[in-house]
Amino acid sequence: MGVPTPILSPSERGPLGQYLWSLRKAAQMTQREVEEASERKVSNAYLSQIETGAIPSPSPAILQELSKVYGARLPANAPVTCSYERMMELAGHLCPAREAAAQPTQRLTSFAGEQLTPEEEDELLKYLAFIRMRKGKK
Amino acid sequence: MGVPTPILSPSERGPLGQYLWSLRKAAQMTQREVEEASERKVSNAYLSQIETGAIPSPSPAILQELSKVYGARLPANAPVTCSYERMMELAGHLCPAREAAAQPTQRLTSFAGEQLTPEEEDELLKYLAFIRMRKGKK
DNA sequence: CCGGCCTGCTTGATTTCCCAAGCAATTGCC
DNA sequence: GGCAATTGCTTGGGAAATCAAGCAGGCCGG
Repeated sequence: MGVPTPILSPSERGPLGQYLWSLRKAAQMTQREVEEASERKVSNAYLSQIETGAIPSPSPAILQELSKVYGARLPANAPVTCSYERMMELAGHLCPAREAAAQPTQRLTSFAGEQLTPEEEDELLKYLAFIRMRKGKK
Repeated sequence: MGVPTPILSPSERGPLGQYLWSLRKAAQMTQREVEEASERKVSNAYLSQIETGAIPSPSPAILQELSKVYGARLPANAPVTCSYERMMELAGHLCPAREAAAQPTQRLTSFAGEQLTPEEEDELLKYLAFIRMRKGKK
C-alpha cells in the first residue's frame, strides 16, 4: 500500500483544510475510508478539495457528516479534538450565539506530554522557535 | 403605497419561508427594506424566493444576516421571536445543540513548560500531525 | 382616467457546491 | 523489473444558490 506523498504542507492548505486534514490523520483514516464511513455522503474527491483548500466553505451538512465520522473514530488520546462548531467557524459559517461567551479559557492546551516522543518534542520545539522568530521579525 | 396581495397563503410557503415571512411581517418591513437593512447582502429577489419556498436552504451567511436584521427590528411585543438556530434548523442545516457531551475535557499538560498562544498551539498541532504522518509511513 | 410609486414575484446569468470517473505517484510482492 | 493495490489529487459536468434586472398588479394624487 502506498502512501502517495502528501504533496501539500499543512500551511499551504486553508484553515479549514488544515483542521480537517489533521483530524483525518489523527483518526488514521484515508480519504476513501472517510467516504465509506460517512455512508458515501462525502466523496473522497470532495474531501480532497476541502483539505487542499480548493473549497473553503462546504455546506453544513458536509461538515456535520465529517464531524460525526471523526468524532466517532478519533482515539481518546488524539492530539486534536473534533468540533463541529469549530469546523463551521473555520468554514466562515459562523455558527452562532456562542461566539462571544463560548471558549475563553477552555482550550488552554491539548498537548499530552507523555504522548510525545523525544524526537517529536524536539521537532516541535524547533518549529515553535521558528514560528516565533517569524512573527517576531514582523 | 400598494399592498400587492400576498398571493401565497402562508401554508403554501415552505417551513422556513413561513417563518421568515412571519418574521418580516412582524417587523413590518418590505422585502426591499430588508435588502437595505442587510446592507445589500440579501437581495429582495432572493428573499422572495426564500419566503415562497422556492429556495429551501439558503446559506448560513444569508440566515445570519436575516437574523441580525429581524433581531434588531422586531418590536418587543412581537408575536414571534427571531432565532438564528431556528432558521438553521428549518433550512435543514442542523446546528447541533445537543452534542456538548461528546468531547471529554482534555488533560492539560504543559508543552515543556512553554506558554503557548492559541495560534501557536494550533500551528504546533498541525505540524505534529504532519511529522507523525511522515514518520508513520516511512 | 393616468402616470408615478410601491408591492411581491419571476427570469437569465453567474458563481459555488458536489460527485463520478480518472490520473499520477508510491509501496509491497513476485 | 513488473504488476496489483492503494493513496491523494484533478477534471468535467450537473445541481443548487444568489443576484441584477425586469414584470404585473394595487394604490394614490393629479
